[in-house]
Amino acid sequence: MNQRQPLDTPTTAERLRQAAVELFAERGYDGTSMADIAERVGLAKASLYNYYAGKEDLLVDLVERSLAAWDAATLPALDLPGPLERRARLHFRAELDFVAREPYTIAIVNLAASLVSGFARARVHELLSAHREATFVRARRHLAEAIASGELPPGDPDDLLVYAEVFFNGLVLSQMSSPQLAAPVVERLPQLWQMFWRGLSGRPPRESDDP
Amino acid sequence: MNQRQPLDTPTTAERLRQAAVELFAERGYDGTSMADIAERVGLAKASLYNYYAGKEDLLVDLVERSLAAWDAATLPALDLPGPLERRARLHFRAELDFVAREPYTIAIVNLAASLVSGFARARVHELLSAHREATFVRARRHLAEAIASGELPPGDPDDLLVYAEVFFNGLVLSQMSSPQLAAPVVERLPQLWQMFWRGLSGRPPRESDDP
DNA sequence: CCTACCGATCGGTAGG
DNA sequence: CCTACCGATCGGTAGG
Repeated sequence: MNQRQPLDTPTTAERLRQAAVELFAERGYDGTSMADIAERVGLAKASLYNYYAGKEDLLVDLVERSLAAWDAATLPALDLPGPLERRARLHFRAELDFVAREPYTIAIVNLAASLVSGFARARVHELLSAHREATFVRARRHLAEAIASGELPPGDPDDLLVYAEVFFNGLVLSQMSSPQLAAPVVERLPQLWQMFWRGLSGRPPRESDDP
Repeated sequence: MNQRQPLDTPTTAERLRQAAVELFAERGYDGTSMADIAERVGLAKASLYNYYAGKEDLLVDLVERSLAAWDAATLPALDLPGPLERRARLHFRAELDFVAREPYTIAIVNLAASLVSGFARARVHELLSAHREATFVRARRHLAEAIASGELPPGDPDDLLVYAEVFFNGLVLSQMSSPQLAAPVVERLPQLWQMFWRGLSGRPPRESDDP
């Protein structure tokens, strides 16, 4: 380990990214100037250009890191042993925990997804498309396996895939878009999951341990 | 009718709004200048200020009109006679049709919802909160009536409400965020609806006429 | 990592 | 509804 206390002394680049994430999430991309970021880091504006070639490069890097953090937090649950019902439930719970724990990280991705100008637009859309495609491939495989094992009824895995995508997207959106109204979502997780799984499988969840 | 051919000769104010909707949706709020809008309408920039006090006032008015158009397109289906399953299905179909027909109108609302600065922020959030609250009150009433009539099983209407909210939000989001990948959503509407309703009610839809 | 600076663009206004 | 204009701010660079 030749890193010098990464927890106590984050590098300047890391402090730069943290400041940028906070400011972009709070004020938007266009609403945040390079001068704002420099001030929060405690540098002169010109010094930022030693770390990133420009504002758009900075955003693209933040998006890449955000997607990686999302995957690291949510994917492991899917590869646990056991029935898909439990693995998907833990995955789904990990998504909500991540949204609650790092709302700014999610905000960066949403903000970048609706970016409309500059060369960063194309690059960001490549990242998001690739991420979405990987998510689909993974979900399709898990669903097909659950059908093969008899845990889910025979049928087209893509029907289930679209249903699950809609539900998961809607849930993250509901929790993001109105934190004060999202309390009902978190409080009703067991009931929500039961309805979701009943819609997906045609039967209630087999087991019912951790929520 | 003392209107002079509103279909053939839209007023200048209407052309201004149409231009603003298109530009905001295509380039974002900050990415669109008042000069851009003026150019598309065919006016000098200063002339825009005869119609709106400023750029933020313009956005707020566009949001109000967008929400009204959404309601006008999607609410009537809910007040039809017949079982909730059919009325909700037609409502849900009307939402998707509206998203497909007027994507820019939806984009305006999404864009305004993520606005972060200026006095327009507070005003827009008031509009969106009130709209969401009205939606909730209406949905809660319809669900409670369906429980009372025996169409839905006994239980807390708010469990069903949150499930439906998540599903409907997720569906609009899926169709908006990736039009090229949304084809599967529209193509699988009957299957999607069947799974949704099975999750909500615990049984398959009673009838199955129009999709 | 900083001081000093630049060209471009912005929303909005004066005055008619 | 227009011409002409303003102060402010932006991302980025020169040069060290």
